[in-house]
Amino acid sequence: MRLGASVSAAAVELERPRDPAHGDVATNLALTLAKSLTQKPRAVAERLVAALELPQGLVREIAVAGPGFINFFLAEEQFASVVAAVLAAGARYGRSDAGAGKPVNVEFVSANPTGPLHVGHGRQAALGDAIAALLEWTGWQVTREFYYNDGGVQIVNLARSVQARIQELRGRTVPLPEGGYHGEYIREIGERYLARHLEDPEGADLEAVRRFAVRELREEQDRDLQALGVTFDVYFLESSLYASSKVEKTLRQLVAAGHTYEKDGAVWLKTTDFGDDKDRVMRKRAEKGGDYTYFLPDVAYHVDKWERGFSRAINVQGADHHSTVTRVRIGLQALDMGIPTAYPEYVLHQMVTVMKGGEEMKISKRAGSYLTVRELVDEVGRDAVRYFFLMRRGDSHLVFDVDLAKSQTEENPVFYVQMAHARMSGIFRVASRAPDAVVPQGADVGMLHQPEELELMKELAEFPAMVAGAAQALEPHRLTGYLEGLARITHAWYHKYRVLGEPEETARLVLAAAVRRVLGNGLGLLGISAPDRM
RNA sequence: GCGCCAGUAGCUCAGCUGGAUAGAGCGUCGGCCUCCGGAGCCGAAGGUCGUGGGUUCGAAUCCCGCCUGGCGCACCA
Repeated sequence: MRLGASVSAAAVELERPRDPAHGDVATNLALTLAKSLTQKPRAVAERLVAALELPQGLVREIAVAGPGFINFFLAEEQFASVVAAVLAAGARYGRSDAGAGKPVNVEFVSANPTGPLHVGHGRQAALGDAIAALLEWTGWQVTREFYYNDGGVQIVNLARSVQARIQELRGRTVPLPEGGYHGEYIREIGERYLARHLEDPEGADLEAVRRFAVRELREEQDRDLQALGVTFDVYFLESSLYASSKVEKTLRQLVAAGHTYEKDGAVWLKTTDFGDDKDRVMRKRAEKGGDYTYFLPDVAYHVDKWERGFSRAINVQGADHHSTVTRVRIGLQALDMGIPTAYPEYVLHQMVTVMKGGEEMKISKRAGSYLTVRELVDEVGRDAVRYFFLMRRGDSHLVFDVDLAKSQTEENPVFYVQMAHARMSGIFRVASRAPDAVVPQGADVGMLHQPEELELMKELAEFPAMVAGAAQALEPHRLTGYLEGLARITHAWYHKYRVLGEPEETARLVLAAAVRRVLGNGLGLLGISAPDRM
């Protein structure tokens, strides 16, 4: 083409217009070229269209519209072909390989073993697991990792809290330590400790109490995660960083790199050299116990991730911990090890408010001051919990409507999407056919011309790009939004047309199988069941 | 005071990395309906995208100021 400007293929942006009247694919190429050509965008568009050579049978119509968009209307056969593609790929439809098998570490939940998981952890568990799954779907080799801060003062507080409850059980009233844990579960741990440690009837052995309490709570958290259906590949203990001297080694390296100093008996890292607003203490002065602040083991931990070969690491955290982001990154920079400045990546999520009967649910019987994940799962079920935690952007506060999550109506988005899947399955049940065994051969999908049918095909075609986009942006909520949209068209189609006993039966069965497949793949990716009947 | 996040329909929220007339669900209003599978279907009204500037062919989206709300600003994690 001679236009007086050079255009590389990569610079040509194609998009799917919102408005169907603007075609199936559109490009703004003429608008971006107009300036350098000093011509009107529409004129440029006309020349582009005139010069365009496209393969036969691909496009039905090309139009120049609006300020200078070029809109392409695809031939209907193009839509029909996607149905065959879905069925051929089956459970793999939607997968791609942008990650090329490279390793990525996704760290999430990472709760201290000091109590049951609360609803904020639940959001994080759903989010982290979905992000991990999205990365797997786009070709990354994912490790799901849980980091236990089992080394700090809060663990000592936990042990002392249990000791205090043990004293109470022995008939003595002892005040809880400052910063202690108040939940009913602390007393339960005390009871179990007494039952199993007959050699220590007073709970005098603080170290034994600590070990027991941590193990009990880790098991409890495991049960919480099981209730959500979330599993991890690696449980990383902060204490192991001390055992392997990696914390000390990191400190030595930071000192050697010249970004530290001593003041008031404490060791500081000059984080201000890297843009922080004040320097941070790495080792407390002797009067404060002389041990490390959380910050140094955090840095050591990420060095460890890097050295384990994770050139990419993603941390899912509550936004209340966002101040750690810059500090951990600065710590890694100060080591001068060639770790990228944006390592690790962070996905921060806002708080969760749980509403029931128009009132906020805050208090848990067992945990005391906060509502636990398990209580929520018991109340509304795993699928609804996962879906509701995923259907909003992490950046926005999440209002969890328990009544809606429990409702068996189409107002409930989980129910709505699952129902679409169940309806597609129902057709096959009535037809006594196995939906997975349906093959496109012999079915003329091209005979389906109803607007809902073409819309369904377009939507099915979008799925892989949508998954890829959600994975790249680390935004699972795009997938829930997509599924609701697909379910909407599915319901509309289902209500308006019959499948069985119609002349289009064979073709529609193939379409139904493809729709069912994509709904199932999407739900499965998010860890939500896709029932065949409800 | 400083930093991060948010502010879009009455409510809950999308808006695909700067595109065309800003969308969905619920709620409201007006009509249908009982069908492979359930309170289902169709349509309508409803917006100064917090606010004031700026950048450009074009801004909810990018930049600056301000307002409101949330979360942080420890020798706690």
